[in-house]
Amino acid sequence: MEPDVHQTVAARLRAAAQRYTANRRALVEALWDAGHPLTIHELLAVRRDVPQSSAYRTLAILEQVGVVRRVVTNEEFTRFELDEELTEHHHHLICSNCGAVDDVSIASELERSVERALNRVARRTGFTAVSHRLDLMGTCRNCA
Amino acid sequence: MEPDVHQTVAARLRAAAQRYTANRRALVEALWDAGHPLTIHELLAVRRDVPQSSAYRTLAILEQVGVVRRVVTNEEFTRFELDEELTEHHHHLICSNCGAVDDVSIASELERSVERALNRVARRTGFTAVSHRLDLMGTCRNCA
DNA sequence: TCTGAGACTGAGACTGAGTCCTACTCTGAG
DNA sequence: CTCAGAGTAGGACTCAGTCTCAGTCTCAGA
Repeated sequence: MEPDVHQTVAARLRAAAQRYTANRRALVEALWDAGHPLTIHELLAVRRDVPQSSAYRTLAILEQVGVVRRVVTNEEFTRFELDEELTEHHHHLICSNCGAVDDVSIASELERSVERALNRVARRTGFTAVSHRLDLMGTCRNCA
Repeated sequence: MEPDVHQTVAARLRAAAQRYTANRRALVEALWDAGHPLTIHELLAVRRDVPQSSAYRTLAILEQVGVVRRVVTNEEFTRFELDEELTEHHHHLICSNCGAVDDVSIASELERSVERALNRVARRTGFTAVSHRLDLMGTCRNCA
């Protein structure tokens, strides 16, 4: 695990007068290790010591301080991943059959033109863009 | 309302041995009129004659036959819109403050390069892409 | 025009992901 | 050492969405 991730998280929590406790550390590490968005159930399966209510509370706090991001798919479960500032900008391959979600990147040049185009659209409609989400829906290798 | 939308919907339902009843027609029309994804509550507010359970059932059926698409945001409610084959390919501006969702299009040339790039990524990872989703998250004009 | 199969409906019971409450524990500044 | 307030566990609770079931409607065939 990258050495400075914990430091960054700790700093952001401190800035919000929050502590970086064992539970919070455990969830951050689980998300880092997975390398793709996890559901609460997957998280709890990996970290059996963390109770469900604490997991939800912790993720909500981590989301508030910008460490964790909510990833919604067409499944009924929310997934969570580390914010892109701790990992890197990426997109998702979402399997509409089994619900699996994988991370992928696209060429940075294309990324930039998408960004520019979206900012143009946003400006035209008076919308203040903060981020974008570009996901592929389809069938994963296992379900094919 | 475009004349052939009802015909297309009727045909798809018929192909699945389903009827195009008044309730189904009402919801399709409401979605068409809105021009952007609606929550169940918004739909029910527009069509007070349709009971909640029927609305959910109807939308599920319309989704199965490819007439309606589920749009998930970070809100806790699912939204529904007509499938792109009945309208046209578009993206969403999602306000993370009030939850409003608006439709927008981007230059078709950029659209094609995104499509190509995504297909390349998909092929490389053994993923069978069906569609993509490109949304802008931020703050809408009203909430700014 | 009748009739039966099965598509459709509405009301309300039910499910379960996610939230909230509360009593308790931990931590660190003073 | 102590105490304020941050953090925790777990169980009750909420409510969007699903399911069930008894009844209604439609239409093809007789």
